[in-house]
Amino acid sequence: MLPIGASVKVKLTTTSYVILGLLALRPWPTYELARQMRRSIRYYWPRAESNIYEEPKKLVAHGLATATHEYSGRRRRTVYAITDDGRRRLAEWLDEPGRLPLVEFEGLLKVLFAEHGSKDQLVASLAALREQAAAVRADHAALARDLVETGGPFPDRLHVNALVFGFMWEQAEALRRWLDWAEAEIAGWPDDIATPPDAEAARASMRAAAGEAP
Amino acid sequence: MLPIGASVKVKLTTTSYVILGLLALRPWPTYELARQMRRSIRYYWPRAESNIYEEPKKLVAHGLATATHEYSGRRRRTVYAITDDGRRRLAEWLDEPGRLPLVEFEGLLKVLFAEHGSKDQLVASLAALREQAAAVRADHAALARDLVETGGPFPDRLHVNALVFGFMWEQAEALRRWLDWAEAEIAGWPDDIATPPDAEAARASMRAAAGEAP
DNA sequence: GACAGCATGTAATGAGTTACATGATTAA
DNA sequence: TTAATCATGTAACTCATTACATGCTGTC
Repeated sequence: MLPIGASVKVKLTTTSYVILGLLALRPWPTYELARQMRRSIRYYWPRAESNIYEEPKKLVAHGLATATHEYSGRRRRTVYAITDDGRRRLAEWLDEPGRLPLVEFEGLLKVLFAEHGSKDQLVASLAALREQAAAVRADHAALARDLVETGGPFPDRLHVNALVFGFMWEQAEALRRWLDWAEAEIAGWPDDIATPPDAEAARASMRAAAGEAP
Repeated sequence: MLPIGASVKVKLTTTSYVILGLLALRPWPTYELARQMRRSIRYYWPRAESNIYEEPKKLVAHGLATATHEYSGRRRRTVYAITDDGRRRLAEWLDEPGRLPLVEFEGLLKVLFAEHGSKDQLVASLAALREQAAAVRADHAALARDLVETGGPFPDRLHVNALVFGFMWEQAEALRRWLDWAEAEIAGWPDDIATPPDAEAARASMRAAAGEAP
């Protein structure tokens, strides 16, 4: 039983806090929020754009943001801004410890079960990953160039953005290193990948995988 | 309109394929499937255990697996096995290109928005991440030791497992490197983290983040 | 004046999670 | 013999996605 007038503090999703965090910088129209996500945030917090259009409504419903409407022709756009309550919630969230990266790697599952297919399939699978990884890397590099040269949309925040970018880059590099190593390993396998090269070689790979130091 | 008797090929989730892949190795009771996921797969395909109990039922419903029931006392356990149709579906899946790693890093969002809190919060946040990362690393190391010494539950698959483990390890190392770097960077920041150290220093960090070579 | 692409959403659906429940086994 | 932990599930819910729809803007 809550006292009358007590506001129930609803649980927010992490995505809500992302929006809140952006709104704490300045007011944004929804499309700009979505664009900001596309620019870099999606690499560590990927969400469908439709979600980005939905979330701010919840913030408004709970008094954490306000919505104002503008018109361009007959078309309406909504601009959101953070409230004081919103800032408070954001600060509270920052007070809780963060969670580790969560990784979902479908491509790796295809490696894990490669023996149920052919070696060609495995090689092709890794080649496809390499290509996608190159595209991501190019995107990262373009972002880095922009940040170094112009400072990005918030030049005062460059020091923070550098930290975040550092993670993205480290991540991309780790993937590249792994692809290089994995492709080299597989090159030494026989055509029938279900039969191991030999037990000692496999053990050696395993030690190499753990950086020789487990 | 489908011809009579044509079986509709329902779409499977990636998690379905994970189960199928395990069943292709040998029949498993559900709990063992869950255990296998906990052992290592969760680091690149994390799923709630309840999900692992549900998925195989779908496979059975679609003729891709069979279920047999055993009893220990009054308690029932279900053992699943793959069918020929199941093997076929698995091979087809292996033929499609894999997707890149998808990363969700809540902790990094707290870095991104750190300026809306205090420097102490940020430092504490990173310290918490470091602690969790150490636990993961220890878990990985134990797994590596087991694989090297005993070959694991499927010694013939050690060469494949080495590839997969290589990714996990690379991932953990990337995180550790980033944490080291980030903590060192932040140590140089003023107490009021909203004001940058100075623009040139931030630019230098940014270049360092991109490995000096963008 | 047509087409491509950017901008701005809504609705339906579904995969996966949280929370719960209960039986068996082991350690104290 | 109690408590803890392992083993085996089910039900309800929700976050997020896919798919769709439509207006505006620049360009050929």
